[in-house]
Amino acid sequence: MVTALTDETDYRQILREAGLRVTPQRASIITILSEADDHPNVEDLYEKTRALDDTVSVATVYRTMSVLENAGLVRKLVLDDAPARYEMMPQTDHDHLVDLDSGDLVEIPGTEIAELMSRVASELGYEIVSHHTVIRARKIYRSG
Amino acid sequence: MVTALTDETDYRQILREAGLRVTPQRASIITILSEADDHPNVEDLYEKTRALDDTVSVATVYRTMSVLENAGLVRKLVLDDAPARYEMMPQTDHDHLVDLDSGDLVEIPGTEIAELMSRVASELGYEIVSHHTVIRARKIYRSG
DNA sequence: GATGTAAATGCGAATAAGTCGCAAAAGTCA
DNA sequence: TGACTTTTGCGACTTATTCGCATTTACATC
Repeated sequence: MVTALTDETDYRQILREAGLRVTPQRASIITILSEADDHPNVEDLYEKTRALDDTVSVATVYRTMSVLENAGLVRKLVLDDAPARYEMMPQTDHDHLVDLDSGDLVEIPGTEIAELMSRVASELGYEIVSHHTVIRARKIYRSG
Repeated sequence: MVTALTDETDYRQILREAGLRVTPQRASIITILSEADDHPNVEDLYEKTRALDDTVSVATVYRTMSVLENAGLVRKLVLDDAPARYEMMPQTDHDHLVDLDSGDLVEIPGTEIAELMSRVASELGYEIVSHHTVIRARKIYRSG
């Protein structure tokens, strides 16, 4: 059985394998991000992390996100007119939909989108590195 | 036969129908954007427009893009770590692929992606407003 | 456990994209 | 033409993110 990437024990290995050091700041930030069920931005992460470890700075949150993104541990979600949000690299593939009325970021389960992207890219002679899909939509039949 | 949106005669009507004024600055900017075969960002647009009309300011390019986007005349492409780029709202639906080696923005023809997005959104009870898809990829079998 | 060294950190300053306030200019409608 | 409102240019501002640098710290080696 494969241990999930977000497991306490595991991120340390992943960091080391990527040639990165395991620092308390990184540990705190990863803990906070792993426990988040929304998709926090840097400010959110900074504030929540601070509550448990007041040695982290905003700059370190930025640097850590960048470093973890490169290591494949974290996914960055670039939205249109809001600061970037982050999530631990998901076990189950999914994309995102912004609910324009509530501002919520809804996860779209399934691999269909990713599969189409790969197919379409390869038809053009490309090998996909990542794809970034955000659907902006409104709920049908709203009661509000 | 329907006249293309980018036709000289037509953008004026569209502006008026949207309750917007037809100013020389808007005309110049639209001309430049219509003739561009790449996907210029605000800086590009500003410089090229200046060459033909030195009354435009950067602020006006920003405002014009925003106004035209709302009017449905222009599509904004939000990239990951580069300024936004723009294109006239395409006649033929397409999405975009960033060639990570050259930096080129390649158009992906076809409606497949858009169709999948609508389907997926409606399965979640949403009505799509727009979708934003950018594939980041590398050419297979490069000779360079 | 001490130690050398490169990586990581905090801090505040810097950057870059985009927005805003305001007074002047100019479309549009009658 | 005049009245009225939108749009413009300008420069100042905001906001997300990055950077420089001195200090600290992880970690491999002894």
